Amino acid sequence: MPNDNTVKSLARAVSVLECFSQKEPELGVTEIADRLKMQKSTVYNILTTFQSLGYLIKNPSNNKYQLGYKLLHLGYIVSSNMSIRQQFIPHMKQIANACGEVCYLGLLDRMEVLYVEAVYPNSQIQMRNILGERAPLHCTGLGKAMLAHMKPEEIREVLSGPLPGFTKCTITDPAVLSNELEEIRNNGYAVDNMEHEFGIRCVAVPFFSMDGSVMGAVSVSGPSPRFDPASVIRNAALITEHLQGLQHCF
Amino acid sequence: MPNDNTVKSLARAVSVLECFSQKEPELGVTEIADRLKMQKSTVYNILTTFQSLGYLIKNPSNNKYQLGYKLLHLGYIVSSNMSIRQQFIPHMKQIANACGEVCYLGLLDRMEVLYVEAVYPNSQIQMRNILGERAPLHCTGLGKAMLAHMKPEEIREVLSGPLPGFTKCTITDPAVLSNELEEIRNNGYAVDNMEHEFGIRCVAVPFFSMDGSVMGAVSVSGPSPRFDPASVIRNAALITEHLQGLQHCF
DNA sequence: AAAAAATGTTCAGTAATACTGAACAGAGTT
DNA sequence: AACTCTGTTCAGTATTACTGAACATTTTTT
Repeated sequence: MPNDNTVKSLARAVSVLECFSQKEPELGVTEIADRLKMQKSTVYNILTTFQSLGYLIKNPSNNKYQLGYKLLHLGYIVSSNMSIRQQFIPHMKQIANACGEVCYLGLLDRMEVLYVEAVYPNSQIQMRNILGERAPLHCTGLGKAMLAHMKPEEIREVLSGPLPGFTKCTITDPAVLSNELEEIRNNGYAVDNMEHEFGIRCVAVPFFSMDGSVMGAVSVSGPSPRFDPASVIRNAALITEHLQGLQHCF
Repeated sequence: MPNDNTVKSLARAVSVLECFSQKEPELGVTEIADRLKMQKSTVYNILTTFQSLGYLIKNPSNNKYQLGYKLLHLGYIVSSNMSIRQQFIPHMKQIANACGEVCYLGLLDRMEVLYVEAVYPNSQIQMRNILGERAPLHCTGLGKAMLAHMKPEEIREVLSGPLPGFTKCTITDPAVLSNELEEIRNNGYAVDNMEHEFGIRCVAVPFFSMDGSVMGAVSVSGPSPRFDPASVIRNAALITEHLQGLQHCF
């Protein structure tokens, strides 16, 4: 290793930002320092800097920090350059209305599912903003649909990594998951049988970019009793049909 | 000034990220280095670091960079902790339907308008994601409604700064704008008379947090012919009425 | 096709600064 | 009032981020 020109202080600072999550939106100096095994004063300086730049907000009542609105703007720039979203939405509406379930669009990003859009049936206005949500590959319909078509070494990497269980249905055995991926490749669609959220089943179909690599997936998702074997097949066919009209775009 | 413990390399790195915009989503090393008057290799190292962290994506065909999907996730965390959005949406729907125009919600953030939501009339599904968009204070309805109620020294700061013209109607004279702010305070609402986008008029009403400081504003906006004096007053009253039902929340 | 210009990339050296670690301050609890 | 837990400050040094020139690669011009 001759030269590592990566800016390490920047990587550290970013790791501070990444401590914040939906579940822990507010964190203090010591909390972050302990978690990252960094010096308190180092974390303090980073937090202060981010705050002065608008990327963190300090709550004066308890001296804790949360992510700042400047991040919304950067996210906005990303989203306004995502043409794929606009292309998919009309199809997702049709899919959602045809089967009466919520339709999701996800992209493969850094070995995770990146949620891009959720469309609800009956032209109900979508209240929930899902763009930017993330989920693991091994226990979601979208994730498994994509994982099945990733490069063998990438699949191996995921299978060898930890496979955290979310429900009692989550597949945590690499061998079992590997078999399921084979089945997904044969079927052309993936089924999430309450593996991420208990009581929710999901059918997902992947789509590919021009170079043949998997790019993302579209799913429909709802209460498990509505997803009997027949409707699973029906929904998979429905999504596949719509994706065929889109394949030329990427 | 005894000690400035702000992390300067971090501020520099962030300034690199902030070069990217909706209009210039893709930038190269030299382009950024020139703009920020930084060394090429310094910028290169920063870009490489951000890329490895997923905050920038490198286009291999032209070696240019664009903002990465990781930023969507940070933005998502911010947005999912913004309860204000969910509180306002039902009222915005009613406002939009009652007057037949688009209804906007904006917050005051760092001397700019931060757009939070846009609701279209006739329960048309909103296609455009506006959360995170920004605009100046001096030439938008939302901005002027808020500016009028900011602290005198903050107002002076904005008035003394540059007031860039967007259309031929933009108020670029600080004295004229100052008078208009007085009028806005008297009326209780602000009117944007094609000052930001030509042909678009807008009526905006501010709202305040418990400590009495201005927090944001709600507006309706549409083609100028539909905004005659009578409907301006009617729309202002409509928004004001809905805001009264919300004031206790903040 | 060759030359020139512009862009991205690498790397050794040093100038800058980010981090350490201990002390202080302040809030909250016992 | 003592204690514990936070956040904050700061001088010193060890780290490392940046400089600047050279190289590589692509694009444009001649």
